[in-house]
Amino acid sequence: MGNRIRITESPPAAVEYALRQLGRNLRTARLRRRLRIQDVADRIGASRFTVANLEKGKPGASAAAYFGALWALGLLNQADNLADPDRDEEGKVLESARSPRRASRRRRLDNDF
Amino acid sequence: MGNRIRITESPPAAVEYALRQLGRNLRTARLRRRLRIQDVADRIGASRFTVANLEKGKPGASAAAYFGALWALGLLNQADNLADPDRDEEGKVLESARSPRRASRRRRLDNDF
DNA sequence: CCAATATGTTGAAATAAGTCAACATTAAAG
DNA sequence: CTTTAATGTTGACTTATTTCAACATATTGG
Repeated sequence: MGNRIRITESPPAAVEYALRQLGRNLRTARLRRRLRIQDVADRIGASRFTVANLEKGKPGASAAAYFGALWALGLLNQADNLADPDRDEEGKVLESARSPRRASRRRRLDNDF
Repeated sequence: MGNRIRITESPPAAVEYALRQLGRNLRTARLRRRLRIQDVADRIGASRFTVANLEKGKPGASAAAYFGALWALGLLNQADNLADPDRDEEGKVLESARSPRRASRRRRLDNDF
């Protein structure tokens, strides 16, 4: 039913902040390269309105648009290690010997909110 | 008019790859923490279908959903330096003394495709 | 300053994202 | 092996995202 997802309509402060920061960074990178919003839009096949929204950190914009903007600016490589298991120290600790393919409820740690 | 944005329907290979990798990493991190797809969904206020799509690297999913999943797993901090101007060596070089607020076409470098 | 143009704003229309129900499949626990 | 539960799949439905036109604003270059 396309009900809006809560994190899109009112994200946790940390998510909102991270996206606004990313938007600001995208704008800085674009201006340094002397590109217009329209130039980035052309490169990723979006409208200038969408790119403008990315630079505002709009939560609802697609991941493809954000990653595309990074790509258009030659910055996509910085996304390569996002959530990289090798860098997930907490995850490594939590992981017991075996890596299950499904998360069983019975054995699960009580991490709940 | 809601015409689909090209980068969402058929992203550049690099973007598609980066998103698929991110999706795999999210799944690995979730399983290490013994969380069900539904657990992550609950935390970010989305359906299990959306979270499943994130783990598949679906390009059209919202940035809020991806960042929210990172947040739910305690990994959002890894997104902090995305496109950080301080780390944008190429951008630093391109930037002349002044940081313009708009990208003027006349002075612009011919970086176009 | 003036002219040119990049960016902001608004509202309407179209499409894709998100949801859900129901059922199938598959892994885990005992 | 059996039971239980997590995840996959499909299609219908709802709404947010995206687009566009038109105009306003503001910055830049000359």
